[in-house]
Amino acid sequence: MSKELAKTYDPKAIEEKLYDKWCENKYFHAEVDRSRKPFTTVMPPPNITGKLHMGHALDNTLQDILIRYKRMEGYNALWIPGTDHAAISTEVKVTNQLKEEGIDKKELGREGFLKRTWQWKEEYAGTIENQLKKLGISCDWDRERFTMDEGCSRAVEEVFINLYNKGYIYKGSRIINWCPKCNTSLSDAEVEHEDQEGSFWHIRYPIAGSDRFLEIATTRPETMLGDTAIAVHPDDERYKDIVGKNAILPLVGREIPIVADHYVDKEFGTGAVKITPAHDPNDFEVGKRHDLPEINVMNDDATINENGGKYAGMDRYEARAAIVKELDEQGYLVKTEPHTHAVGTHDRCSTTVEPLIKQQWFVKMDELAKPAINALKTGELKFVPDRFDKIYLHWLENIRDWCISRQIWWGHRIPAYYCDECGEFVVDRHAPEKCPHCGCTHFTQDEDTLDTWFSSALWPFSTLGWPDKTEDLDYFYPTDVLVTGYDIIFFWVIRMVFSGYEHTGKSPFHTVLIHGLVRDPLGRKMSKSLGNGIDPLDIIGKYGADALRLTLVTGNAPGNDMRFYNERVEASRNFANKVWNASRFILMNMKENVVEQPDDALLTPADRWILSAVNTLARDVTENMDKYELGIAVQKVYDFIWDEFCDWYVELAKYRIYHADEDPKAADCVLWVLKTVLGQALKLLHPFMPFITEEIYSALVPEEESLMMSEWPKYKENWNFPADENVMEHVKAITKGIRNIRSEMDVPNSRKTKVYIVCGQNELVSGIGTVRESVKPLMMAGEILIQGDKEGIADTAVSVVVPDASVYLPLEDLVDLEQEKERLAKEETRLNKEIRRAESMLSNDKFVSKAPADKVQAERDKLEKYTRMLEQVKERMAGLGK
RNA sequence: GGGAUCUUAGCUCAGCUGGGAGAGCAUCUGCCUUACAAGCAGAGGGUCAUAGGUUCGAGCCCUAUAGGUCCCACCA
Repeated sequence: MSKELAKTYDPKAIEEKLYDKWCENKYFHAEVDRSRKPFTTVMPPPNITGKLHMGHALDNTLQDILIRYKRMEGYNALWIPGTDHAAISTEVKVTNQLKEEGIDKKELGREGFLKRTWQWKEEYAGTIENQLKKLGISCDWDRERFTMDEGCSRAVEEVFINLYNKGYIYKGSRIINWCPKCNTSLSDAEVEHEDQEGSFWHIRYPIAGSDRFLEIATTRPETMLGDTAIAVHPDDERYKDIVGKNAILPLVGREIPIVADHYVDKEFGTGAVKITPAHDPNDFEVGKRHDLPEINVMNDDATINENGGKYAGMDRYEARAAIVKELDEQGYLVKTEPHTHAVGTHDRCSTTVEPLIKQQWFVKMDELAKPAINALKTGELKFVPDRFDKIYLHWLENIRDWCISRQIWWGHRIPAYYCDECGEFVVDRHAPEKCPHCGCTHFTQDEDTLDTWFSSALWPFSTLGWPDKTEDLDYFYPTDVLVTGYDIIFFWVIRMVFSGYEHTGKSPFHTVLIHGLVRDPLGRKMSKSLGNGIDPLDIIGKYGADALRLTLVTGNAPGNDMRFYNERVEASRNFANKVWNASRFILMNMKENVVEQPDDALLTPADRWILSAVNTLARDVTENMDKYELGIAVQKVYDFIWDEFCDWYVELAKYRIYHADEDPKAADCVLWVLKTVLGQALKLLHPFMPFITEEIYSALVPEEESLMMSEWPKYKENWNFPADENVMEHVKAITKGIRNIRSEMDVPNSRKTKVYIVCGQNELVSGIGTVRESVKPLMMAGEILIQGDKEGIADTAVSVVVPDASVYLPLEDLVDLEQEKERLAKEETRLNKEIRRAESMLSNDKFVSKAPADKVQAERDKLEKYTRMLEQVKERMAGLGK
């Protein structure tokens, strides 16, 4: 920042330059340093599927605020960045890209496809890194990681082998969610349920050996091809006599048993349910209980397979229509009702998933979940805000085994090796020399890869060197805070916590700071399909990174969604400009840059007031930061800088600056205060707006290396000046009163008046007297006379009543006496109301006896204050009445 | 079906452990006052969704109701 400054703040001119400087000086880099306490956080790794969106900007802004704050507080602050390979999502993207080039993924083969995907990764990881840098975030780029890099992959193998050896990972044939489009299994968390309009088909099945029928209702008639039973409730009187008999499956002709099971709801549908163990998770369970055969009638692409007889080869929906038609023709269809029901869809491609029985790898969850549940109860882990406790606990307490194998190529390949001879497998880092079962020496690795969250679950420790016992791990782990959106608590947070306990014995962090979604101006989720996404880079280009950051953190409580619109960014940009200009004013006047601390005797009440105010601010803001109330913290800094510092103190400072020739010492003194208070304020603002604050600070305090590496302000007892705060509160009240009246009476600013301040309190008189000249322009006063009585004040003067003083403005010709009386009458009414209020509270014995002493005293003080003011008003009215 | 959350100024939202309702934007009135018109000064505008309860005292705590949003869930 040079002395010749532009009138408006231009972020482009400084952001890149400063970021480069920070990087060159390794300010973001952290090394083990046993003499200091670490503060560690890991970045939720963005998916390499594309560019960053506003949610990433929010997530990373919050982390950067915390990490910059802690760094300034003296912690050895480490923030590890990285990206996630995002298995299925990326595979889908690359597959589509290939398709556009007319290439089929299968032609390319596994190896070719992976090569291509690594190219994709390089490109997008680079884009993401650049975007993050534009935001100004201070993560340690030397430690940037990727979930599929060597270290993370080693951690994944280690974990898989450990869990397998402990019996937590098993391979089994179970019913899983299958995406027929992506051709892979999915975990429960990846299935989204959405209500769809469907039909409820009532079908009658003949009962074998009789002429009776049993009516069932289904939303998926095509699965009847795989029916192996009908279930009714054991207590259902309607069906008691037929339990144990067989029904004949229409169209197919197979005889299937009628069983009794508590799963059935008597009240729903017909009270009889067709059981298809191979295509429904509930039916699967019922099938297990009754030892029913499982008949899979579907191929991986959701067409009917050879078990479907003449329907084989049809798509599932084609088959549904054909079956319904035929049932109807043959008289089995009783009726069709419209019915809305929840359909599971794949969260990445929105295709309706099929429950299918398949051989997959699973993690047994019940034991692993226990320490994660306990973590909240012991306080080792906490959510901010704590309402997310329930969501976390509910999920963990109802957790089912985690299907971790995926039938895709992009990801960590499962470290299981099958003997080419006997088919038995071995779980290890490498294929064994010899098969322990048959002695064969040829093996084939499992074709499947792992769920993408399997590797991100290890992120807090795999990025610090685990499974090796590294110094980094020992020093920086467990990390401190994890910042993330509520939408990935299930996917990620929970899995990190139980993985942390299982593999390191500790919770990977003590606090999870949850934020909400960034929505569009209409409150809709930003999405590609709606085209309502706002690119963070566009906003940064237009308004600057600081403005974007301030917008994302202002007026938002943890865990709540926010709407993003340009007017808010403009307001932030305006604030940046305000800070810029106030600083410009101060720097312009600090001719030599060297400003010595003045003798205390030179400090005026205004100086001590603003020092006191910034001191209190530092204490309050620190408190808010420690409670993760970042929005409140920045609001306080904003208000201080704009309302207190700029609108009052800088204005008050002008007199001494402009009269430096007459009193250079006073000018130096006020410049020191300006510089000092601005410096403190810049520090407090820095975590939120790093660029502009660093730029100004480097000009303001050139002897210091960097604001971001400077010390966070601490509350100082010797900067506590309550008496001066009192004086300045009066000055402000008087000034506002005068402005108010002048505005009401349309007095032009150019017309200066005399201002009489009548006050009996010596401290106030001398305090106000000291700042008299500084205050004159603010009061638009030609002269300020401070006196003990009304001597020499015209009866027609307009008056302003403040608690310990009366102020008179002789406005002569402008005064309308009737109007003035009216104004005073209004004031009298107001004061009477206040007095009655205080009196009624104080006459309430219960209030006086039960309320805290300081609250009672506060009411007494108010009563006294308003009584005095009322006396002044009455006296004034009496004077006017003459 | 279960749970969470929201309902505060025209709009978007803050309001931390209960102690006289706030901000930004918008509106209205004056001002280009030598840091800033992306600014300065002033003003208007709220039965804090509704009904009860606890309390000396409720926007804040409890209960119910209405409406909105979201999450979870195996009623075919």
